[in-house]
Amino acid sequence: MQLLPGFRDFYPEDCARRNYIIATWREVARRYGFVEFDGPMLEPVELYKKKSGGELVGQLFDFTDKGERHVALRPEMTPTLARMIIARERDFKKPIKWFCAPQFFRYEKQQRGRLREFGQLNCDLIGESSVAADAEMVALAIDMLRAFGLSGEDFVVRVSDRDAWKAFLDAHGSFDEAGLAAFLQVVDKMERNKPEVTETALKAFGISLEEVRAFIANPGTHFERFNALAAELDARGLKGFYQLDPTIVRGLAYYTGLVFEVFDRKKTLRAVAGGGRYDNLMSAMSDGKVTLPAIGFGMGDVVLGELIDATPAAAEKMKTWIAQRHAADVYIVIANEARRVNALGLVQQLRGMGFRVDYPLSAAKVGKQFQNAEQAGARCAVVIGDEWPQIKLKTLATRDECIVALDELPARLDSASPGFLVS
RNA sequence: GUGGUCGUAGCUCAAUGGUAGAGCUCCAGAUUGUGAUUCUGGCUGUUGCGGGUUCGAGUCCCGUCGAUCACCCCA
Repeated sequence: MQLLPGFRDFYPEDCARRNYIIATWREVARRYGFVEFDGPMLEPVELYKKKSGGELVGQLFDFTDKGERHVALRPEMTPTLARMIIARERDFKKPIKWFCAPQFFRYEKQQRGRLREFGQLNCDLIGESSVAADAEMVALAIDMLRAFGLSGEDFVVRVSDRDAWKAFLDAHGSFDEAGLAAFLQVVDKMERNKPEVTETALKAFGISLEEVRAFIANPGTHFERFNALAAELDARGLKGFYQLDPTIVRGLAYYTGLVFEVFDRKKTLRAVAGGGRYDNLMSAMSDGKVTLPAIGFGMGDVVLGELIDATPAAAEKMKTWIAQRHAADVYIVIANEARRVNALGLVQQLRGMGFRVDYPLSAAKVGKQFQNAEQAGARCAVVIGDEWPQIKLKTLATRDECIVALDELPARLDSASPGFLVS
């Protein structure tokens, strides 16, 4: 049996990685005062059609259920979030700061950094339109990555502003929203396409490639919002983690102002995170009943995992976290099978105290048991045998061992400290 | 969705069209109350799947499934 293309099995080592990533996301999001929410994994297809106008439907993981409902596995969180906010908008103090880190799905041919099933952090700040909110979100994205042991040497946030491009376009003629979206598509692809291709595409707007290049080369006067954002980020000591990059516009139509994407400095991976302002989405999805400005970003687990692997300091940090979390505290060595009943009592007692305890389920040689203790990452071994009612306590790292009375054992173990063995 | 490359043991990979192999891992023993190293022994294959060419196919051809890279797209 093969697994479905683009889906993953999570063996314990994979699960540990995912747990580490999600736990770190949670910790940093909470540091910023964000609270966790979640929604259904399956939604009516209409939810996604309403927002995107059907363009994305081809990439939806959709099917018809037994009740003849056309449903889709969620490809992103924003529509669900918008529905939830709109339904109970008055119940929440503004600004609303929510995050979630669930699984998403899309039906696309998989390739490096992109699967059909993936985990993604979503952070959204709703009900605040100031540049302070923009700065808060960019700072959050930066601190998220720093929490993984990544530095300004490893990644950079490229920031842009769709409003600046809108002003640029307005100066060259009269265009509707669709025109702006089409124009931004051209800008988005400039970096990848040949100049002639861009030149041709720009003719539809009566704009020359030179004009666009001149705008990008001298953006200072057009990106006032960015300058205010930069001042806020510098005040936090985050200079060096971001840069203005007018060519970043993001693919989605609903972005309105600030947009940003996070890339690895070596530029060998696809975007690690991306987001921006979507001030009109709540209104559009509620037919004007709810009007709330919003800004959010997403961060995928697949690319982030690749960046961590490619960055020694980050990889080491992850390894340490996983090792600490999975190691046993105590391994009970049963040297004399006649004492197994006593060992079981001790196992239960220590587990009741909160220690992570392992022991052999069937008779095994002492040497084998110590080997198992080592592999379990146990910090100490308790040998139960002919010394009973005394036991032998051994610190595995130092190989020191001593004989102690059974009642003394709990006092020799201190679960509060990592090096809990009291000598 | 389009195109290139690749599918051999649990993993990494060999094998001119001629008997499917090695290293690592794993398991056991050397070592019946102590972890490393070492040594010895042992397990695992419809060569992704299905056809075709051939006396003979892991090898060549076609199809298919999967992986991977690029394009498309990117929530």
